[in-house]
Amino acid sequence: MTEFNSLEKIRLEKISELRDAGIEPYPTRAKRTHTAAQAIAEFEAAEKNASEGNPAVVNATLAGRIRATRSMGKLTFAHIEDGSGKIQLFLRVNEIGQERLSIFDRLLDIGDFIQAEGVMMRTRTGEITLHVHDYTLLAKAVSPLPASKDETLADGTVVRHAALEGQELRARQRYADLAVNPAVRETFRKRAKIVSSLRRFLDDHDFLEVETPILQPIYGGANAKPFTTYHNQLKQQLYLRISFELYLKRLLVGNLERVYEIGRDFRNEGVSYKHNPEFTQLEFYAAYADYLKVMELTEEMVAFACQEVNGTTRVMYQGQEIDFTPPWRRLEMRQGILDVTGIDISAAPDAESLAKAILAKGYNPPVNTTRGKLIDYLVGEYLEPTLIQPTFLYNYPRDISPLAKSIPGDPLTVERFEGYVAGFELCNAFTELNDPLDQEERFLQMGRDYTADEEEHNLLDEDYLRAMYYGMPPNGGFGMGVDRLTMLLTDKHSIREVLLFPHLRSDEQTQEGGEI
RNA sequence: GGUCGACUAGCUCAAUGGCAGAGCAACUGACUCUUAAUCAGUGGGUUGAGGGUUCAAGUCCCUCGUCGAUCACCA
Repeated sequence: MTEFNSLEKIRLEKISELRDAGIEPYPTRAKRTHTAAQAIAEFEAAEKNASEGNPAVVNATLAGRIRATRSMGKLTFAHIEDGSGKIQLFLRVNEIGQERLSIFDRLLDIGDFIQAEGVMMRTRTGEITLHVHDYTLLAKAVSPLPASKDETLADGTVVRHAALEGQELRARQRYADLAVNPAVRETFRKRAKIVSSLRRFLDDHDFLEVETPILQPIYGGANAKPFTTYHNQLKQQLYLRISFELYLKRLLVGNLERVYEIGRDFRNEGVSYKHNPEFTQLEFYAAYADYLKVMELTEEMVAFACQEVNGTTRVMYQGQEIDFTPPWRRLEMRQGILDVTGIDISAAPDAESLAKAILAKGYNPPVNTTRGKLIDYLVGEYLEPTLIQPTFLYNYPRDISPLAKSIPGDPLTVERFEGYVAGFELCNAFTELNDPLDQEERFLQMGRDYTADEEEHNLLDEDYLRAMYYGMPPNGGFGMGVDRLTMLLTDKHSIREVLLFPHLRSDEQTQEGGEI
């Protein structure tokens, strides 16, 4: 049972009072002829054509949410906000009568949805305003919206007072956050635009959008811990996917030459400002392409998304300008590590010799691990933070890349790159391994390497191998975190700011709602 | 998981260990061009939860919860 605070109880009483007065607080139908922005634009246009004795007349019915009211006895000003912005209402006893004005002043509140019809006008201070002849309550708000008021200073800047700023409340009650913070709505409009521009780019490059299973009997395609679930009737253990890779590459076996999927991945790991347990991934695979071709597609695609969303291929991110204009810098991993640490990984062909070289520099590498993980450590610790402008870091050690193809003549290195921007990983791609015998051996090797680390153990996907044995065209594959791209393009430091409903620990309210 | 910080009215924030406050929001009244409207008045609190020290705790100590920052983890 919902408990109400004193402010809410007052509003519940207002609902009864409205019903007693014959006013339905939640009518079924609404009407509107203009958005706020349309009404203002139309009135401005009409003013230009107006002349002496031929005034601008624009009739409009608007609908929106009350954001501020100023009652002056026989006059009331209010602002309502709809999807297009705010607009002022002007209600006067002359037109709507004492009783209707009094109901507006006494029984309507900030947060209520109303519709208002009237004639557009300009007030003495010049604000384009709807002179209301009649209004209708569309939906009464019981809980007060987190109050916030905008003050327009003399120089035109808008100062927001008492805005909803508590980060926890904003994330838990995103509906209230969205309702009172237009900038938050704008972020999510941008996010939608980013996703649609990625889709358009891939569609225009002959990619086919597909959907593959989220519930999988065997997880794979990435090194991450899965969420597990269970199908009762089939008595089957299932995993929520950690990547789309193995299913999308099955489709290449099926002669679908270019495929992509945008959807949710689930990883049962830590939560941080750049990790959410479920996140949106874009993966594509292109037959007859290699990782160099994928680099070109990547820089074009990201620059395209940036252009679509921000009107330019440059963006300010956390105080520094990022330039996505192709071509991006290409940095070979061996060279990059050599530049920042002075260690040449090609001179250390195994874990032992590499660990020795790292210790010789006075660093603290992880112990008892593989050569690949040592290289990963050097990259993560010393190289990544230096990669601010978009950079393709390429040529990775083979043993941390079980699905990538080796460079011809260099069995220790695979044709793989990661795209780094602002010091963090944006995307990951490689020339895909299409030799089934090699793939099977790599899976088995992974199994041996990680026997000690049960949780990171990759399951052997026999059906995927069976697909490969039918023959897979050479191809390049790509994966990118859409949330991270959105962070970059909207200048948000935390992934929570670009997720409508980020994962949060359950609070008291949600715990109460749970059935035991 | 470690470390540090935050949590006070619906919202944003104050309060040397000594009566828990302000602005906005709300309520009552005045006001026919206001715009953070103004003016007069009123109500509103288990100070995140629980324990402890003290004559006295929002404040000091302990435990817990949540959020944030950071580190670890994370292809």
